[in-house]
Amino acid sequence: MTANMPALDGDGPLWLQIRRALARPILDGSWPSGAKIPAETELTERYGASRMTVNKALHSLAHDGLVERRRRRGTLVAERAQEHPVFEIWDVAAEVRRGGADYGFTIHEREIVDGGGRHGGIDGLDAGTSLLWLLVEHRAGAQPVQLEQRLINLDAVPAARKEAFRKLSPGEWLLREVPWTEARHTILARAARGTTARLLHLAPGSACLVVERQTWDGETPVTFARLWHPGEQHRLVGRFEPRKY
Amino acid sequence: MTANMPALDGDGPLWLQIRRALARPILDGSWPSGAKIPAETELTERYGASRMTVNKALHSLAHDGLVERRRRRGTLVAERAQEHPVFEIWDVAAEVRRGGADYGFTIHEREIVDGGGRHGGIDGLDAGTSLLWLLVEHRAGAQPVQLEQRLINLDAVPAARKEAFRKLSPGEWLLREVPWTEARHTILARAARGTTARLLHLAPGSACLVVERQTWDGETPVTFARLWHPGEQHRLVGRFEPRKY
DNA sequence: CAGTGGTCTAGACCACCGC
DNA sequence: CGGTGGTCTAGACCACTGA
Repeated sequence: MTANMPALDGDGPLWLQIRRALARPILDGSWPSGAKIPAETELTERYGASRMTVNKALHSLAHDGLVERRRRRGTLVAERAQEHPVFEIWDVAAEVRRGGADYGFTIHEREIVDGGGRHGGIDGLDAGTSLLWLLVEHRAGAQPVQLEQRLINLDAVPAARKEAFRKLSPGEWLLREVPWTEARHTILARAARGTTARLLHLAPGSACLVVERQTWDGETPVTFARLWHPGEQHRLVGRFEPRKY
Repeated sequence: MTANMPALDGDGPLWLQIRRALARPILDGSWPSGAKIPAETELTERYGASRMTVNKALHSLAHDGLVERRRRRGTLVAERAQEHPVFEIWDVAAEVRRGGADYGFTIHEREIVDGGGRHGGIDGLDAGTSLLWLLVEHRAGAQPVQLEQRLINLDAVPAARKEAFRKLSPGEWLLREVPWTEARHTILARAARGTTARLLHLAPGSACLVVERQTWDGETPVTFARLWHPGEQHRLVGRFEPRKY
């Protein structure tokens, strides 16, 4: 491993560069669970940083569950390091593909609307703001796994107006193209009715797990998504430790 | 504020002591949102620690959303510092009381069972292990807000066998009495049927938000709880920032 | 422009635990 | 026993931003 250590990108604080350099191969699977990460002293030499700086990067990775650290044994890539925790942005396409199924999506509705219309608005925006409304069905093979109701703030993301979303779904496209600094998830249960039930192949009244996600870039709301999942199929998982107080 | 700064408890690493000393008045509300926390240099003197150590405590608090830090402005107690994030243990009793309502609970079933019975077992335990089964209704005023199906590992928590849960609900009692090192939440939607629907005052088939929580102390499973909430009433909220990679 | 946090260094001692 | 992470220090320079 020491032969081809990932390089720094020169962007931002040194400890974050080191964090990113180590996180990338962990998250994309190049370094499998249980793989040993070089000791602090070795990283110190490799990246020309002091031990405190290397320690801050590793401590941060451990705090977020990507690695486990034990004295003497060293720093190892954690089990479930690639798992999507509840409190992060995840994308259904990646989830389906990781499960080994074919991912596909269909855009059923696409429309420029304003925040006062029947699709509602985005929290924190005037009713007059131009929004792109999308209704997207996501499938694993032939099976619908998520129905996405999405609003995009066209003032914040003007490129979305002409984007065809041919290869990438709107969710993937936004994750890749649009910067964001904060997100909020609200999780609730609701019965599927009408179009929602029909597109998910559910009987009307079936329980769905609904995740509402709004993201901001600084103070500017970027996008709002309401993601419907058949309740019995979809589960969100979070692992955590006691608060340190 | 500087006059009556919270004292250290002398337990564990210095930076965690400082973290706890500052977290306590934030979480119990003594320091309201927006209150200013003394500057690093001042805490350095107050606690006789180096600036790096104080910085580590404050950085950790900021990472967990209890404070917000800006250059020049200083460190302020965060908005929503007392909010319950998705990925922590919360207790419905505290939630109801914070909302200003009267909290009450009723234990409808109580039984010593083994892991092979109709109530199921706890993940990671043999079918023969003795468990305490409880079915608990939680109310805000007269309104049921949560139905709790709970299993407690009596090998890990022998005191539960004779505990009457008179003043504290089982959830509160466990949080207070029993140490744990790891927890897992699984969130799903499910239709309420039979007893569940009846105790929650819902029509059969209504969508419920279900949180399953299992906790461990080291490698030992401690307790499993399945918490049912009327889907339209209960929401879980999580705020977060982009992954740093 | 001055106070605040952000970061970094070089070195130190200690605790744990696999070999 | 020795390698590893855990922690701590004293000091330094920089970046941001509100008064």
